[in-house]
Amino acid sequence: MRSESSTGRRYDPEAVEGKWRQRWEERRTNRTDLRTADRPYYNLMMFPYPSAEGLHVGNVFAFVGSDVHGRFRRLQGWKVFEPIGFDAFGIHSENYALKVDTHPAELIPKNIDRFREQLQRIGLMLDWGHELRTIDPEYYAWTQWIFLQLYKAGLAVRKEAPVNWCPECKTVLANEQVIDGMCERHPDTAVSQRFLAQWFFRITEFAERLLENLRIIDWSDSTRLMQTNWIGESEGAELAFPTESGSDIRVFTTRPDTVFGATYMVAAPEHPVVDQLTTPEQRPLVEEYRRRTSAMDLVSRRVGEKEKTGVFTGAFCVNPATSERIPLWIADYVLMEYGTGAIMAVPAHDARDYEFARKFGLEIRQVVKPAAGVEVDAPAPSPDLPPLFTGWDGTMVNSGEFDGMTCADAVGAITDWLATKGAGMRQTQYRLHDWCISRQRYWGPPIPIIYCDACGIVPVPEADLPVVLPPLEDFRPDESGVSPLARAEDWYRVPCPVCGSTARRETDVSDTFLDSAWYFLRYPSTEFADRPFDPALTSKWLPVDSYIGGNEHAVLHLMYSRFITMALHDLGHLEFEEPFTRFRAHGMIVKDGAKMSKSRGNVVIPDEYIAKWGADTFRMYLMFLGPYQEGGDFRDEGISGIRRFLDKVWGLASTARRDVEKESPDATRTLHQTIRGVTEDLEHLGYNTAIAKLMTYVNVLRGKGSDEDVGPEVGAELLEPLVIMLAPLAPHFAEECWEQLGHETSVFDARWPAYDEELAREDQVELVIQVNGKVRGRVTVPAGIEEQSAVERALAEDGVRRFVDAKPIKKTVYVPDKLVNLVI
RNA sequence: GCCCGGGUGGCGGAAUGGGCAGACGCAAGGGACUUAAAAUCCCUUGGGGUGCAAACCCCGUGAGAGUUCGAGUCUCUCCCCGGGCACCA
Repeated sequence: MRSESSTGRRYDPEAVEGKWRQRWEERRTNRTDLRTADRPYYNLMMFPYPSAEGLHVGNVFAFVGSDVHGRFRRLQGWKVFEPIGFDAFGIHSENYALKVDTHPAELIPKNIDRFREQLQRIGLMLDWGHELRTIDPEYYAWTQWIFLQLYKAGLAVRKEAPVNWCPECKTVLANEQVIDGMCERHPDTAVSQRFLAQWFFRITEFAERLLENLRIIDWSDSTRLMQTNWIGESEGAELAFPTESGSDIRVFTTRPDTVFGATYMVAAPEHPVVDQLTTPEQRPLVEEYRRRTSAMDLVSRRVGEKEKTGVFTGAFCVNPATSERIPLWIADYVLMEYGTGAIMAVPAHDARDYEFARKFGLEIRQVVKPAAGVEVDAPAPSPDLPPLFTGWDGTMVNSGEFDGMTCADAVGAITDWLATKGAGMRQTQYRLHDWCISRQRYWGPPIPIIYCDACGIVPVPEADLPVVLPPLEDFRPDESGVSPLARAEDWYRVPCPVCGSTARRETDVSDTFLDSAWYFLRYPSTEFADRPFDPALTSKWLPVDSYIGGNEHAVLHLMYSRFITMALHDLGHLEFEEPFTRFRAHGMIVKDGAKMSKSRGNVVIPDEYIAKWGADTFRMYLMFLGPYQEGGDFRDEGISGIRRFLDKVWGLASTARRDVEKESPDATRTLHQTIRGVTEDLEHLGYNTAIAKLMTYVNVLRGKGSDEDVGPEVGAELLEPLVIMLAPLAPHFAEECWEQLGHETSVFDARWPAYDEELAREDQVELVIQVNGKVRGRVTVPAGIEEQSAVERALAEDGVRRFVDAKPIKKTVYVPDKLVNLVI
């Protein structure tokens, strides 16, 4: 009964995919009506930065994994919104434009066009009706609006800060662009430090909440852990050490219990107290040391395991616990930007202080005696010196009334005791720094601020947004350290919005991470020109239900997005304070076991593979080559297996029969087991194992691993669920098969198959028989067999009896429907 | 240095509320079809051994110890690879 059109028709991916791309567009299959949708599901993927190289296979891996999830949810009955956009501002784009000597305003839109074509070719369920680009004034008007909201709330502040300066690039670099003290782009050029006034977002205000919420949001553990470490909470105390001039030096310590062992103090070279306290005799040395350290860039100062250096200021402080005079030193191992910029040094119980004290001959006083059997960090170097011990497992010595107390008890006791003397208080310290958003660059949204001699800092009125980035022929940064926009005099010279006198615009642009910190808020509301995000739509669609992306953004993009969302929540603009309900980090793809790189010449270019194999095969192979959340190894040889699998399904679909009701209990059982397994796997992004289960099912349909003769003409009732389960992975292919099976509507309007526990159940199971834990035989028994009968069956086996012999059985272990273990 | 993740056949990888190690796929070998090749189909495939054979035995999840009737899975020590942080007091 085969029809002419279906027999002998081979699977031609190019034809199938072209047909369905067009039909999806005509039928608007992937457009979601955001207003009327009844079960909204916001499926977000990380929007790409449109590089000149085009879409990377890593992007495709990320997008496909997210798309499979979105399509799966849709088949489960959700109304899925899957938008896309382009993160098109930023230093990467600008540097590339400089390199090829083309203006970014000309270059970037071309890259975007190319990306759009590539994205369409992959078969993603994207709703192109909500595309956004961060470089469009309609978008960045609201990026600037967010800046203004934060400014009004006191969360955007201007302060002087050190920055990395590359003399070769003639510009400021982000910390991430400095490698071992050298410029990323000029490995022979050392980066130096400059002080510039810059805009900061006070993300540190939110440190505690950002940390706290990590416990309740459903995110990948790896991502949460990275954020936890990045925020870097430390509990301890802030203690005051009086100086001889009457003021205090405040220090943060996690070990207030060791305060009796603080034999000297160290301030960061930049610490303001150094100016006040340094004695005239020591001043030349101190000044010389400060010059040396400030000549170094920020990054190389941080390179660890450097030999300790420092100088004595000539000044003394008083240890509030012992009332002893202790010397004040400066050293670059103390960082101005952490804690208070000064420390109490307890050399016997801190590795850095120990090294420093030994080098400069400072007193090392033991105040913690390690508990019995606990190893010290470094043994005593000579009989007159104590060992280094940094652990908590010990008791106090040389600590007055606290002697004999454990460290754990002493921490609280000593802090409280100092607090009553007014010398300290409990304190939690965070490693997180405020977010510097100023960039002395061209390709970004101008920061909407005006400087007026009379009125000071004046925000641009919201009605005047956007502050449009002016076309600038020469957008190159120069050595002045100010933004290229400072050359656009017509643009930056404006009347003050308050007093009308001549004023000037801020010429820095904002960090590209600000563009991407709120784009997910914009997608549902792209149609509105008069508001950043519509309250009704936002309330309906956000927070994001599923966000999938790479862990390379764990601490930057994801942290900034959480911060912006939290700030907008506090300011009354959003109902929720966490933007992404569920986040999953995908793994990384390597090629033939090695990291992909241009120099290795092993970069997978998606277009080539799609041209050769088709998008569906490529998609499915990417999902098959390893566990999605761990990544995997891309090997060209592996793709053919997926193609062969699809060919087999194609064959089944084109010969399927509706007219015959054939009894196929084996196939039916496998089908229901497959539905159960695949559904569970897709829930937790177990794509590789889901595909393996589908393959197993197809093998059964084709008569493998079963005595049952199902094929070659398989009933449609066994095939339709297979086609639906395949649809998220190979959407064009599944549509074509679905049509082949006689359907006129999209397979994505079908419902995900339900499994029947009854039908999935095996009525015979194979019991493993062990003797003393070693497998000695197997018996097939009815499922649900009782222990006693199972043991009887086991003992009846020849192979088992041989090992049991006549020995008495001491014990039997029975795992229902799985195993019998006889212990003799 | 600290914090995570991971070491399983020739290869990618399955199997962790402890219970048949190697699912699924690739590659390889043998066979069928073909004038031939490709494609397709069938069989074999962790290592070693006993047996004419049906079968059976031993070893095996980075290394070593431990817990257990039973360990790839749990505990301890160590080695290697990948990622993050890195003088954070």
